[in-house]
Amino acid sequence: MADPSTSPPRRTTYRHGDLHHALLQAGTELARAGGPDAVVLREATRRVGVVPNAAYRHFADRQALLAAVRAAAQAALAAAIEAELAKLPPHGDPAGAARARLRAVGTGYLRFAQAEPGLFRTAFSVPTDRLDTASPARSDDSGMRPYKLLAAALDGLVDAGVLPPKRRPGAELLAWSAVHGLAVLLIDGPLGGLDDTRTHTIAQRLLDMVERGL
Amino acid sequence: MADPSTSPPRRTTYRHGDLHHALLQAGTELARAGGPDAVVLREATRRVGVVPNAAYRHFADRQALLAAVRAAAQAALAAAIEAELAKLPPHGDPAGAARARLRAVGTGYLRFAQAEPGLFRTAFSVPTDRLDTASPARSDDSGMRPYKLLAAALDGLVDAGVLPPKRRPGAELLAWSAVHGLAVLLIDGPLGGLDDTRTHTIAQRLLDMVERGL
DNA sequence: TGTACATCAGTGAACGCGCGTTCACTGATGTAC
DNA sequence: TGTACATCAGTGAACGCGCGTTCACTGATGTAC
Repeated sequence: MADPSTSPPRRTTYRHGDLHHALLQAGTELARAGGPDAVVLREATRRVGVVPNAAYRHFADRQALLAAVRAAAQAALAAAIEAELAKLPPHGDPAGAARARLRAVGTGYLRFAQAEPGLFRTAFSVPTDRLDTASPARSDDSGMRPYKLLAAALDGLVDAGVLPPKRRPGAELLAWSAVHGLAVLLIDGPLGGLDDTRTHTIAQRLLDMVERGL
Repeated sequence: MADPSTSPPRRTTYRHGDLHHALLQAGTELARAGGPDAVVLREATRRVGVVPNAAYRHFADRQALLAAVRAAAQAALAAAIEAELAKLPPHGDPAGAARARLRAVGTGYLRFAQAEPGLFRTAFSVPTDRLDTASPARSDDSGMRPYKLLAAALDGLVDAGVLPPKRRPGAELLAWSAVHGLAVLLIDGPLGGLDDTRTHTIAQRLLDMVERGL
């Protein structure tokens, strides 16, 4: 597991400087490579070149580190969607523009899932809620950024007169399900290794279905 | 973790009788309660009332046990779908019947996911393929049963003239994505604890979308 | 500007844990004669 | 029908592993006077 390609953890000062940030970054790399379970406190400190318990100056425990990594992964997903939206050329027709924006949200989502499966899985990993305990009011405000981007796109669809307002409520859940499902199936479902072009084709067909089906 | 409610592992005979089956069953219970990661070899033997290494007479290693549990979970999912199909009343109109069958597949899938989240997650857990290794030709014939049920329903749709043959190829992937995505979001996504009636409503809306969108 | 001292980031060593897995064994079973 | 023996399911003990976490510490920093 010792990867000589990662920067050697040499350090001349006694203080690290920004251990918190460094651990978060190392943890994110672990998540990138192996998903949430790979975010191992000892390994993160090892990579940073610090003794294991040093982490406790900056994170209450392993769960706290994982939570921070999860938040970072969620932010990265949101950024990917925003990047896709930013790529959009100006569009004369407002209806067409609204449609394009919704597609861009879906495309960004799927691109991220495929490009960063480990982070994607981490973004959606469930904190520690065991399956047997009832989830106690998930009042997490962060991590909603991707969801809000989707909601905004759907609002745009209504504003442009493409989507009847009657159909609007709950629409994010439907669109999200379809795109999320494809993402999951592409990552570790039976669609394991699909090349990018085929993925893109399927993604576009799925988005067609959502658009027509909403 | 010691659960006194589970049958005490008393045993009068030296031989167990059917350890293989008992371990598979214990493993499945673990998966039911905690998903694939909870399928722990030692705990399975503990529950069965047998020494840990006894498992190696019946399974090559932990992965083999997990694979058997996964297959069982996939079979259970298929059975849930088949049960839903069997519940279908006779339908005069062939087009309506075909549509109803597709909906039943989706409904059964979602019901199972909600009723048995641990098994559902286990059914879709990836063997040991690390994220970094290319998946080498997943030639697993079993585990396809749910998929085949979906494919059959879509074929029925074409036969009944509801779905244009042109749209048929690849349709299973689209329908599957939508339903699978909702299932995942319901289980450990941000839709954590939703009561059954709300879930059913959303499920029906999703199936509407799929039907219209295909 | 210089010095004393509180703060606290990182160290060193150790813990207990449960895991998967290996080894040489023992005891019941059922088959061959 | 009875006995010898091969088979092999389950035992007992032990391994090494990496993990999260706790403890008392040390050494650099920066602030108060």
